[in-house]
Amino acid sequence: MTPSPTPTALVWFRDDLRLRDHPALQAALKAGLAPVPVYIHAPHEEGAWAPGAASDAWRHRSLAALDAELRQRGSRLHVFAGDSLATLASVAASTGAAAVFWNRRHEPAIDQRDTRIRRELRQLGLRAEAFNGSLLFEPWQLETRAGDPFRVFTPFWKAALQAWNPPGLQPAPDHLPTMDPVPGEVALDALGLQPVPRWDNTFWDEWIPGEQGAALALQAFIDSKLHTYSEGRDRPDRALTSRLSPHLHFGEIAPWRVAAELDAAGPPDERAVFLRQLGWREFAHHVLHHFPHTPDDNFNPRFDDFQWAQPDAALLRAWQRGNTGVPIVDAGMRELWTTGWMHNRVRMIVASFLTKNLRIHWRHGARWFHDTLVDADLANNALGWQWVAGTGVDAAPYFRVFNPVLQARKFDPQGEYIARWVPELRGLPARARHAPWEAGAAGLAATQGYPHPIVDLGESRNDALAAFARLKGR
DNA sequence: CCTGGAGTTGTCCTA
DNA sequence: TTAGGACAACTCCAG
Repeated sequence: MTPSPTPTALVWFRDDLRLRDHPALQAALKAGLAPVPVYIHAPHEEGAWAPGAASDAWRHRSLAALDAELRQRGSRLHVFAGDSLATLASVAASTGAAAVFWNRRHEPAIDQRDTRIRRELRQLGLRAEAFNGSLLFEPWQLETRAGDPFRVFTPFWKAALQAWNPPGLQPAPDHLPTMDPVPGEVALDALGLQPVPRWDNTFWDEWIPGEQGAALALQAFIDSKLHTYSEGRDRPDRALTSRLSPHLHFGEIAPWRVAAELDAAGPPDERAVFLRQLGWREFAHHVLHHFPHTPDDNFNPRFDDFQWAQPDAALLRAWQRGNTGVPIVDAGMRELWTTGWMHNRVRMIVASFLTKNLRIHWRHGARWFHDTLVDADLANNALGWQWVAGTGVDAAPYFRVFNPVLQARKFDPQGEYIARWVPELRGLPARARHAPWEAGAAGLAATQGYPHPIVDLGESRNDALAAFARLKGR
């Protein structure tokens, strides 16, 4: 093997699949070390919340995009599978690396693993350092005056805006050194990230994974959606949200670049509303860091005694596959199944339906979302589900039960979103699409076997409120 | 330590 | 048809 002309540093890519604004990569370059881009497939190290199938499908394409970007610059991605620490140590040895740099991930299991890896690498005599690559604020950076973690969003975000100091923007390097193959490398295709059979084909009409796709999504948002964002974001029948969530999850774009490009565009009040959504992402990571059990357990222990419905696989299955007979719910669940994504307003509606009308534990919903969303993110998922269920930090009050018919009439007034995802209802007039059971015999005849609601909305709402009331007495 | 204002995204009933 | 209050207190957080 030819020795490299300059000492090298491993740049360990994880959920930071980009070349711009990449602190770990910049650190290597700044130290005068030749970066060796490394990716290690090690799902067994991620505990109970290893990436789901949709997430893997996205990751495959995002890694391929990153590899292409690297090749354009003379480098490439070195892919491995197996134990992360052992791989880093052996790749460092075979490339003569002096250092290993990476950007932090904040999931509890990963955080623990990485702390151990850093210690071990240092004991091997390597420089090992982690950087912030994914957040505007590290989870420990903001605290209340009393020195506690925030439990309420608004004061958290106020403190964030006060402390606002995002990093400057860094272009991607023009050129990167070429490396010889490293022993133990495998092909990206060998990782098994792509589904078999290829049920993900329907995803890619909607998405372009990778740094370029992220930049395009941001540009499209700024050009044509930002100016009506505060209203438009609630309309699943229009594509007026940013659709940046998977790009942000995989670190194909840095949040501070999103914020910076936003700064140069759009009405200030619309910008602020969107920025607040980035704020929720920050808040979710803050909460997960300080309360690491919240992906699995109620944040509010009062709910530990709550009487969820008896497990019913058929009901859960009907929800998962969009066969509940409640049109807006089924539309959302089918959109998720078909595209790996669901509009945020509809996420709230289907989550409320699962946890309140079906009274199924939020954990089952969180698990399904984790496995099926291309933007599956432990922090956001835990916060969102506990928020809807009423068990979480700064959560919705328990008596807030979404009425899926009213929600559909309000946010999908013509029933266009429903018609797109529930073809059985296309033959009905708009108003009947929201609640086909009210359409009478003629209407029902046109619904082509679409099921009757699996639960009575009014009755189940009252049952949920009663269950909550029983909790109060304890 | 005390005080007071505030808290992402709703729904239903009543007047 | 529409507007207002109830729903349930509780806890967070700043001053």
